[in-house]
Amino acid sequence: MPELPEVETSIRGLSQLINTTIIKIEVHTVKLRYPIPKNIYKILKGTTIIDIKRIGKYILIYLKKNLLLVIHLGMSGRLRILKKNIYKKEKHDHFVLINDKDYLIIFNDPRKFGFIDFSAINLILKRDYILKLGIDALDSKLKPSYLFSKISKSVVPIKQILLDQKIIAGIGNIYASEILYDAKISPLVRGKDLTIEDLQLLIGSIRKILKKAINAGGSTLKDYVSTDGTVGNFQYSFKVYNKSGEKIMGHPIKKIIQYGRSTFYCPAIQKK
DNA sequence: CTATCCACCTGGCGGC
DNA sequence: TGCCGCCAGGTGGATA
Repeated sequence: MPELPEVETSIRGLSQLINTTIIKIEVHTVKLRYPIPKNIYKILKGTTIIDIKRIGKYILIYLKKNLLLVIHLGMSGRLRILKKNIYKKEKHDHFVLINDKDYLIIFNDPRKFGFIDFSAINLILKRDYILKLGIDALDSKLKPSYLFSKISKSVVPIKQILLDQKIIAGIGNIYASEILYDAKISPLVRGKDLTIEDLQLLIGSIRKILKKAINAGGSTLKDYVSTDGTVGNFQYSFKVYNKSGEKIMGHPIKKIIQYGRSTFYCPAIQKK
C-alpha cells in the first residue's frame, strides 16, 4: 500500500508522540514478515521517543538508550494513533505501543508483509535492508549524474528501475507510473537509453509528483488512512494509474504487465 | 555479479 | 447469494 507519500504522511502523524514514553507493548500476532522478537517488551518498555524519520518506505523511530525502532508497512500496513479509552481492537491489529499519555500506536496489516525491528542504532544501521537502500527519492543528493552512473549500462526498463529501492528509495508501483507520465517518458525505455537531460527531467517529476501526493495526504485506495483516520486525496489526481481504457488529451491509456506488475501509461504522450 | 520470477498473506471485486 | 479466479500500494530469496 504505502509508498513514500503515505509513509511520510504517517511519520508526520507520529511526530506528535515525540517526547512521550512507551510504557506498555501488546503483541497480538507474532508472525509478520519477520517474527516479532520475544524481547520486545523488555527492550521497548520505558523508552522515550526522541525523533521520528523516514528513509524510503522505512519508518525510523529514535528512542532513548540509543535504540532505533523500525517499522515497515509492507503492502497493506497502516498505523493509527488513538486515545486509549476509545480504542476498539480491529481485525489485523497486530501490535500496539502504549505511551505515558494514554495514546496507542496501532499497527494493522491484513497481508502481514510489514514488520517491526528494533535494536541499538548502530546495529540497525548495519541491517541489510538499510544498507542496500539507494538515495531517498526526496533527498537533494538525488542528481542526474548519480542516476546516470547507476543505469547508463542497464537494459532494464525505466519503470522497473524506479521500483528498485537499491537505486532510489521510496517510489512504488503507483507513483512510478504517475512520475513517468509526468516526465513524458515511456515505462519501456531502457536505462541505457536515457540521457542526462532525460534524467534531469525525470528527477523533476519524481519530486513534483511525490510532493503533490504528500500535500494531499497520500493516496487512499482500499483502506489507507493516516494516523488520525483521515483519508488521503491524491488518488483523485492520478493521471494514468488504474485508468486503462480512459483517454487523456484524446489519447488512450494502456495497461501493460512488467515484471509481473501493472504499468499504466499513454503511448502517444510518453514517447521517449 | 545481473535479470527474472515467485512466494509470502488476506481481502475485494467481477463474472458466472 | 455463492463460489472462483484474479488482482492488489512491497520485498527478498531462489533460480538461471
